[in-house]
Amino acid sequence: MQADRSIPTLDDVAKAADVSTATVSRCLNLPERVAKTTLDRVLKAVKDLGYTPNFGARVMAARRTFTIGAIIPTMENAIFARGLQAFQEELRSHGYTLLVSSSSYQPDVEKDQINALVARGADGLLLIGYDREPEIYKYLEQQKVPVLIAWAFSQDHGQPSIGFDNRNSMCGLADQVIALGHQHIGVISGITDGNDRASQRLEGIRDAIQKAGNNPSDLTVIETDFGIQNGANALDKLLQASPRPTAVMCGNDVLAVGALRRAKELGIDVPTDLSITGFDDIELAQIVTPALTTVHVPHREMGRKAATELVEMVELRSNGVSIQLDTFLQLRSSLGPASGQPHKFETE
Amino acid sequence: MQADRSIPTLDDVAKAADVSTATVSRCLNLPERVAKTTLDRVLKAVKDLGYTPNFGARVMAARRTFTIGAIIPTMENAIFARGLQAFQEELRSHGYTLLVSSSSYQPDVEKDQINALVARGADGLLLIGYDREPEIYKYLEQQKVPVLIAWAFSQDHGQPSIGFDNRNSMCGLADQVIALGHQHIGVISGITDGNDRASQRLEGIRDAIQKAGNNPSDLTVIETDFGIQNGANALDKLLQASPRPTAVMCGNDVLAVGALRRAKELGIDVPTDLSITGFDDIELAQIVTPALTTVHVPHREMGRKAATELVEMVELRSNGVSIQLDTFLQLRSSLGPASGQPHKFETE
DNA sequence: TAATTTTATGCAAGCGCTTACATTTCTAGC
DNA sequence: GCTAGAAATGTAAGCGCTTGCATAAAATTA
Repeated sequence: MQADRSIPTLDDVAKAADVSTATVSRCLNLPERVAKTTLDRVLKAVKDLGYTPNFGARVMAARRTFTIGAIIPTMENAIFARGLQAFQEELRSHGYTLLVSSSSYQPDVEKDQINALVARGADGLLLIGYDREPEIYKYLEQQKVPVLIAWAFSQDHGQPSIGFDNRNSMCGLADQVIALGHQHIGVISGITDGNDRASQRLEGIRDAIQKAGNNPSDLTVIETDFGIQNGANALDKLLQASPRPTAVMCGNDVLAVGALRRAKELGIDVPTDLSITGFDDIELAQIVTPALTTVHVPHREMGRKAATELVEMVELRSNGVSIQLDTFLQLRSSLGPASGQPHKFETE
Repeated sequence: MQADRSIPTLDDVAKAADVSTATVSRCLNLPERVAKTTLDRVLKAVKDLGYTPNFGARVMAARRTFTIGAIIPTMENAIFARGLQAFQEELRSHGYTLLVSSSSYQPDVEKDQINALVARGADGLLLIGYDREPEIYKYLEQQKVPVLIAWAFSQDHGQPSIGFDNRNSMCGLADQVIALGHQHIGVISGITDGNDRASQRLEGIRDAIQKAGNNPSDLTVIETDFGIQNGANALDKLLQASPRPTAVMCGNDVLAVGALRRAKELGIDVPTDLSITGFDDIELAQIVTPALTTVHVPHREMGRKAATELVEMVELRSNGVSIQLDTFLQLRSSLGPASGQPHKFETE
């Protein structure tokens, strides 16, 4: 907003249409309460002057913004992009605008952005995952901003959320891996610190191992930042472990694709020599060769439902409920039986 | 913003710290002009009350928002996600906040969102591509909102922009394809209507054909929406053309990946039987098998530079200059010589 | 036609903040 | 100790809009 006098205000429109500012305001907000002829005249003036209401002023006077804020870890991850796209579309159909920021996985950046969004009068907020300082939740509550957590679901948190059980889903996949005879499983996980999605998934793998009667602490885990290249590098490290894993479970598809690529570069055949699994089922998962076995997460549905729920929380001042969505295993060719070629590794 | 009285205002802080509102305001904005002791007292009150300034009010009074708006066609396209991520990071380092909306490739949605962003007092706007109603540019100019166009560069437009020459870049790739002996080229283009990036790329291919002494109108072109699946479907159609193309050039990597997948499904070997090229060089391009020959575009650099330039335009009230970035051919295995197996198609 | 509703419009008080200007309080210098 | 100038703080006028209430005009009813 430039401090230039040439930008028309409500007042200018009122003068041009020869009515009061109140009438202009009503034309814009409650057109049915204005006479047809005045309405036309005012609308014409609005058009002629190229008038746009000043949002700040409007917010201040009306104490509503019809804006929902969302903070995601990164736009570069397709799962958030996809869910958010659906979120926005749904929001739009309810007359809300979405404001997005990304925190680059940094808690303090996220905190700043929550502040910025609240200050900007977001009527509600969408946040990813539960893990954050309690102070933040306190602040949000005090500011009376409804918050919905997405991409996570758990009974143990007070916050309403929409998501799936990361732990359980991953456990299901791990069950499958174990059932195929894999004893030595390597894990490429996202950074678990401050990221409950990542840590829950890891726990899920441990659960499965425990169930199978093995010792979860044997698990070799590499934690790494998000990114294909990071997945590739992590595989290198994992392959140095002894006994060398016959299956590598990754915290998300992107890491898995990286691992897959590195395996290919190293001449390791997937799944004959090594099985690799992902999580999320992004488009990429079915494009790579071999196609990736992964956990399918309904990102779009989550985005859509998150929007309707958040709007409801805002408009009805309701507390919101937690919604659990189902995931399912998407078995593809990157996962095979461990028995494949155990001898291949005997020389190690 | 809930209309609840319990949210503290500047006034509350002023009372709590026993100073005037002006002083509180100064503590927050010009702390160096306030005595240390008062500053401490005020800051404590701010903290105790959990006060957050009301953005709307602040904007209205200060006529600046430190907000930059960006409208992209879709968040689901990695190229925008990536560029925008860099854009936001850079913006942040200058103290600005980014507001993103996506238009889903619909001009009227984009128009709405431009309006919303301007109304919200965006200090500047980042828009993708030139193509839009002149009316919009007029409006923006009148509102005195600096606008920077990204992902496109052309001398022929008044708007400052940062990008690359889509036409020329694609022409370079087409030169290469033609040099490899391809006579029958099929094109899978994005929707060109209202999208100058798509149409420029298409023109680039035509330029190359013309240069090579052939008739550009022979080109078989399928226009389709963005998406892997759409790329796959388009390939089907293209394969029905006669003579059947020996090379398929796609308007972007995502379409190309779709085409690649369908070719694989149909048992058509790439590049022996068919060459496929993309545009953008997203990560996916090097992940697929065979890896995709494409045009590399420096998305992150573009995002970063766009941010510094836009901030400059906003702060210095400068008109901005257009910046052209270089692209380069990224030759990978999806493109091969046409001579490969021409006989294979003789039966057609 | 007068009285009563209904409908359309205007008036004016804020919404919470910034900032020019006025006022008060310090600091020095003599 | 007095005073000029600097530093700190306060006063109050908006910023552009919405909305409760008052008023005027039109429509309805008796």
